[in-house]
Amino acid sequence: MGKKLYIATAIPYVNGKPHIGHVLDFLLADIWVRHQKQNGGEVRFQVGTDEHGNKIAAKAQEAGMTPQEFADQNCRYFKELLSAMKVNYTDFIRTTDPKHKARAQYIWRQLKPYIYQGSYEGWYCEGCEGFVTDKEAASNEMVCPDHKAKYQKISEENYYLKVSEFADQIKEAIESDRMKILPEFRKKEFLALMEKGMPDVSVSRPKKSLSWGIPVPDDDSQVMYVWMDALSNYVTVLGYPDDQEWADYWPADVQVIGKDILRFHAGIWPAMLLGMGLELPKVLLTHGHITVGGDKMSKTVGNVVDPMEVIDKYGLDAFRYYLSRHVTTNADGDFSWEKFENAYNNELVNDLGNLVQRTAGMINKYMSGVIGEIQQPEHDMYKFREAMREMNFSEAMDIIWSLIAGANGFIERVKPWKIAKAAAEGTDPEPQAHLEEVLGHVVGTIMQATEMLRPFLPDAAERISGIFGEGVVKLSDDGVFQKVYIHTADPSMVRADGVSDGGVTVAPEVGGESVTTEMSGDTGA
RNA sequence: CGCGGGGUAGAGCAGCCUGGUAGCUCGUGUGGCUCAUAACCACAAGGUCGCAAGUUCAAAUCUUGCCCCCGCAACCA
Repeated sequence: MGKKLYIATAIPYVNGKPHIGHVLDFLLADIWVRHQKQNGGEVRFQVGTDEHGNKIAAKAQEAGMTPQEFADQNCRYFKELLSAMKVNYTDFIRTTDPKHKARAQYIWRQLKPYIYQGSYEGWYCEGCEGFVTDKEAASNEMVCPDHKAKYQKISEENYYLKVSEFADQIKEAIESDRMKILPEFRKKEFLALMEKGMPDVSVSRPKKSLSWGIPVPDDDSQVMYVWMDALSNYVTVLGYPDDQEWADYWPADVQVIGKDILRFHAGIWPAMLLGMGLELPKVLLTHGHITVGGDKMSKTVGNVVDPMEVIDKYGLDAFRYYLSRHVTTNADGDFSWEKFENAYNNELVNDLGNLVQRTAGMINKYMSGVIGEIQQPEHDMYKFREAMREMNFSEAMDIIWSLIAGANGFIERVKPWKIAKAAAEGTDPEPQAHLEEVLGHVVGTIMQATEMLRPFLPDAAERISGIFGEGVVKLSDDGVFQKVYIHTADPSMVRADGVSDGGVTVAPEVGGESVTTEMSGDTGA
């Protein structure tokens, strides 16, 4: 075996509470980790929070806290989310951790041959105490919208990292897939970006304009800029350089990132690693963003979805299910409460939940709950393994669901209830054996699907294997999943006369309009 | 001519590399079934595959031009 597996996720900037966009990193990584462990792999799994920088300092001041208190608070929210999501991480790193700070400074010293002093010139707002890009300055017509003050062109001293020095090596690594960027089109996108050249990046700021950060070694007047600080976490969390164990895990097998930060992870981070003499990560898995009802999430629009709210209302399985199947791993995905609820009720509850329920019910009814010999199904696993290997999780889920649909279809064709009837009437010579074989086959398929599902829906997998795992069916009254109707109409509540007793008035004559309007108003989401 | 992605059924998407019967999920309709959580199964309707030209026996697929949408253009998960 040799090297142990290591997966790292981008560390979110804790200037606020987690929103639904943050969860993709965690979830994708968690699915991968659970899958690897299932196959006997030993995995180290890092998550963490990025806690330095002006934005946090400013937000803290607004809230009347110190930056550290503010970071502590938000960090707690992320930890709560991770635990609610049952993310199986092994390490949680915070960039304000003293060990991280010391190690980041070590890395800075190591990179000194590639660091030089320069000056940064840009548009500056005194109120914000920060620079804005030329584009932003132009779009605001040179006036800061928050402070109504004109931007000033000022320049300040800071340090630069010679990313350009490593451009050729980085390009080669990406082209040859030594550092593989997934999905493929992101790789092309980044290579195209590189064609325009890789400028050196500013990696420090004067202390007077950025106080909340890690001091630059040997220069009191400067503080490390976020990327230098934050990117270091992927190795400092392993103990680099003082804890020798780091070498068992680096290079990372996978780093999970959002599309917006690909350029830092594919450009600056490799430059740092090359400067340190370390290997590059093997895979950069780049996921898209989640839109809400087709729109970008934004606080001003007020469409930010709180993942905790989703988990509270629908349960963890529903949450993990939707994100892993309906938010395609590669592209942007859309979330809307209605879509989410439909997917949960129709696919998880009806397709899978009902399959489990009916199968268990028949075994109870026809075989006194005793499961016969479970048939090992011979479904071709090649496509599933391939999808998992490529981390195309939505594809893998589709394959699992075709198995579930197949089992439902099989039951429909063999009609176990008819066999049971034949048994009662004595028309089938071997009715009981036949029943046992048929239901054993269905249970076999369910069990196989359950194992495939385990990395995605650990709770559901546990419950389902609990029902069939012991030779005797153990069926609880309320089933594997319960339906939820918050954002869509409950069909059992709507009667033929068009009146529902769920509080929503359905007016068939006047037009469907009123229904949808009431529904969405009612939810308050 | 900045770079990249996309335009395929009412919605969301796959197929394109490697040309050969246009497919999946949801929704809609009809029928079937009664083991099951108003579930499940089968069938059907619904497509000028953005537009135009070219290559070819054959184009959603390859080539060229054009139109439209969306990202990115160095620090937004």
